[in-house]
Amino acid sequence: MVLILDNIAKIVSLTEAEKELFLSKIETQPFKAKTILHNAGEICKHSYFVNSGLVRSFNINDNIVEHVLHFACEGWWIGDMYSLLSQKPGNLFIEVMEDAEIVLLSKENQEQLYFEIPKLERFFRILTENSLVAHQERLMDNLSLSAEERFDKFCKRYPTLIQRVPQKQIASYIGVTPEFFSKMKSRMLKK
Amino acid sequence: MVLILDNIAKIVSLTEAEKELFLSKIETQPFKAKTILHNAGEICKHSYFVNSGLVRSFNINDNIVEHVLHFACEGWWIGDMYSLLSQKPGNLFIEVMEDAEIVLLSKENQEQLYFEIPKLERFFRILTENSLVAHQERLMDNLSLSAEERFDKFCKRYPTLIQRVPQKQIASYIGVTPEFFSKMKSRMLKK
DNA sequence: CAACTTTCTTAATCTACATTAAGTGTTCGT
DNA sequence: ACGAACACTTAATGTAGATTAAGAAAGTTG
Repeated sequence: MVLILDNIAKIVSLTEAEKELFLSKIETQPFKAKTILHNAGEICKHSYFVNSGLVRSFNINDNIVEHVLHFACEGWWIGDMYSLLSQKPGNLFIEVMEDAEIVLLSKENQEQLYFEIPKLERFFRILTENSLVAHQERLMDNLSLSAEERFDKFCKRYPTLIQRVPQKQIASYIGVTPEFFSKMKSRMLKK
Repeated sequence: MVLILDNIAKIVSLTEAEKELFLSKIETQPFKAKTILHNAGEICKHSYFVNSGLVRSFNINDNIVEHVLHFACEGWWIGDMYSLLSQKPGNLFIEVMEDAEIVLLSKENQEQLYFEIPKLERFFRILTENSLVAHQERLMDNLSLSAEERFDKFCKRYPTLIQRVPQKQIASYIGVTPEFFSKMKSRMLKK
């Protein structure tokens, strides 16, 4: 059972030969918690797919404050899209939060695969479309909802993450300080 | 000269026959300012490409407050991605702000074109990737920058829009009230 | 061009959330 | 098992930006 093939199969169906070809282009590696897969300021060479464990992407602004862009657990893709596409230094760090097994797909191999298996271009198109829709919604939520409402949505959308992710990182994801988040949480419990 | 072909040519190159085929699948129409191209609650059937004029997408939350997701002027695509992809009712309105000429590409035709001209699937993949990167950056900006900084970025990125878009809509785009925006602007001028 | 609507401004007041600081668990490496 | 990071809490104070309200400009329409 290869999780990433299941992930693809949800959107496009590959022949056995295509699966073989695809598998020959990827590399699977274990990583310890706290490993940095990609550093801000560097050029991103891979897309990452999480087989097991937990990974996040975040940036750090001038004030040494982290902002979480994304969490990824089993069955999710993660990367620094900007850097990967432009091949310029990005702003994101990608860090392993729990010991993980991760599939690496290099940019070159990904582009080769687009030619060799056009269905994979479709797969990544659809993946990107879904990600775009999710980002648009999150953006609108940040413009129009209160911190409490954003937290509610987070809980509904990622129920399994709440147990696994340190609270301060959830705070960062929804866009408040850990102190305010703590206060808000106890306020919400009282209801 | 067909603007939308230039737009495509920046990313993939089509043969004359492919251009013909593509043109046969689209429809170009004039619209008056204030026309609503797509209403929240309805299912979006088209992608829109702006030949001339100005268009915006926005939602309206419970409090009757509008939030601008996107502006599109000459050479830009716009739509309700969520509704278009899921074929479910969306939250976005799409409104013509200045008399416009707009290219309509129906969802069915778009999907047919993916089969008939795989290069167009590449084109839309790349378009979507770029849009995703832009949304990720805007999201991080909303999490980490002040209103003033977000306005600075808006000015640098969309210098031509500043003259054309009512100030209250820019306020909405960067995520502040028109009143605060007005105050902030006069404060910035004093420097 | 007058009546109306919409946009922009100014100013007072209010509040959601940030900042600072201090204290209390918890985890973890050695 | 120990100290050192690290994560979470609580509370006092500060502030960016919201809200409310009113008037001035500007644009639109008959």
